[in-house]
Amino acid sequence: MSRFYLTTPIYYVNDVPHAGHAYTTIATDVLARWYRLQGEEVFFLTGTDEHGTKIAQAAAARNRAPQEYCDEIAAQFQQAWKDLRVSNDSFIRTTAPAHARAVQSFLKALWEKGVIYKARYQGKYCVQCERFYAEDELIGGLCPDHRIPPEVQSEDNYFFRLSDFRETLLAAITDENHPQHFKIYPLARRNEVIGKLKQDVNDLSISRATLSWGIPLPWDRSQTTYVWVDALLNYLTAIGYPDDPRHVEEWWPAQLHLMAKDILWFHAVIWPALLMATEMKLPKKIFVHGFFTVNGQKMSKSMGNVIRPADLIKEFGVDGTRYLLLSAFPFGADGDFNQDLMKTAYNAALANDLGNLISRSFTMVENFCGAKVPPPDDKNRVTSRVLEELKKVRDHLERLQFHYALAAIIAAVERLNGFIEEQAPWKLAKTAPAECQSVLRELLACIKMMSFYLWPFMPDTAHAVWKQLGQTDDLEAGAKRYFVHQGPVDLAAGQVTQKDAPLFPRK
RNA sequence: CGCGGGGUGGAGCAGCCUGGUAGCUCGUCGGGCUCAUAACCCGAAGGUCGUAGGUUCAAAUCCUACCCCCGCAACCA
Repeated sequence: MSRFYLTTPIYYVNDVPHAGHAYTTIATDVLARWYRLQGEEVFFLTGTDEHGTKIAQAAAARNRAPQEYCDEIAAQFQQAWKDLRVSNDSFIRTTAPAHARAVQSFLKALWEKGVIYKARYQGKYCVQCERFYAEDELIGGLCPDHRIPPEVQSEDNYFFRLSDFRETLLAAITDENHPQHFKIYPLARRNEVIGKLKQDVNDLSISRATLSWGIPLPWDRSQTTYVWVDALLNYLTAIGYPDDPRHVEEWWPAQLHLMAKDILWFHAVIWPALLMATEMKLPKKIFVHGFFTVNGQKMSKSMGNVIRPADLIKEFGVDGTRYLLLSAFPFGADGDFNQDLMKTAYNAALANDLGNLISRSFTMVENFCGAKVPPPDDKNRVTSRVLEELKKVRDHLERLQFHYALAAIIAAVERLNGFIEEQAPWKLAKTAPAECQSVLRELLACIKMMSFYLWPFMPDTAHAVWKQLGQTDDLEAGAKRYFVHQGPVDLAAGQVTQKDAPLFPRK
């Protein structure tokens, strides 16, 4: 038994949940569910990032108080995850009072370590945006958003000596024997970070004088904590830092942070540096996935092509959505979601292969076995071939290759469809009834075994199959016994099966 | 010299790190089956792996140059 703490990023509440958020979150959920079945103690964290100028602006634009606005959007995220069967153990919000206190406590620790200094920051400031822009962010010297020339302004900020950690970070990333070694995947992303670290690292301004919607610095309340520092600390504050050191001790360091590639630098450099500065352990692994386009175009509000999780659920169901998002392209790479291809994939893998397998199987058990599970006879005509595919799921998930893991499950389904074809139970029913029973018995046992593997990816489907098998006990407990204790797929003879409507109606 | 991703049979992709018969899904064609969601199963056709060089006994895979597409400003995983 070991502990497995894994996280999604906390999502910025300037927008309601979209398919991108769902992508990261579902992927993390699959892992959380998988490791729970393997007997690990899992803590799965997600949440919302609620401070910053943009949030204040978004609230103002809707004529709402910031907190009220945040409450509303945060609720939408929680609802979306509930709808998608996301099994997070906790949901952190950065406007929670406990988080704010914990952030201040961490900042105080930094301050006492002497890694913070005050300096005058001068930069180009867009009055409309109420923020500074770096030179290379400007387009033709103008604010990219408002197309107006920024003013040169300066303010006093507190800086974190990020540059002091450059060497140690490089060593921690590249040297497997380094005491603070952590991994970044895929390797291309790791190389990117290494490349940047080798160039130059500036100290990080961790406070703002002009921002009000945020957490005040404990030693200078005229300054507000930079939102990224505020946000990153969620991974610690959510497990009880600093008030519950025991709980922190139990769960920290995180085994895995998942995220999209845009926020890699914050997680691979700034976050570890902050932890080093306070002499805390570093997360073990960072996995970065890509961005996707929709029908070849970038998903954007202005294009009007933003996909909402609810739309996908409406079209393909919860499990259809979970399957389609994770199977569309390799996790880690950029990819495209094409409506037509999604429909094709849904029909091929879920309706024709998996759904139809379940449907035809239970119809035959009803017709040829009186809707009862036949007695076991230890025949292995297809079981080992099915298992051969299913066992690949483990390796693929270790590497976060969700699309391969799902492909392995579908391959198992195809083997069962082939088995049915080759045995032709409908013929055996007439010529050799005992043999027919035996074949269907093996089929059902394989289906039960498959439901164990299905559960992390498509929990509703797994339960639906479970129910059709006539199982009355707990699926998760059964799956855990199977995985942890290498228990048998004990399927009681005589159990009454319950054929139900197609799992995945064709589109 | 800003950074990065990609160009593989009709479509969408994997393989490239760790060179050695080019794989998957869909589509097409032919056959089988009838338990099943006009679903399932078997077989076939179809690719000089963007271009040009190089390294090698051997390159989709390594190196160099070039061409083309797409992200990297905003909402945003």
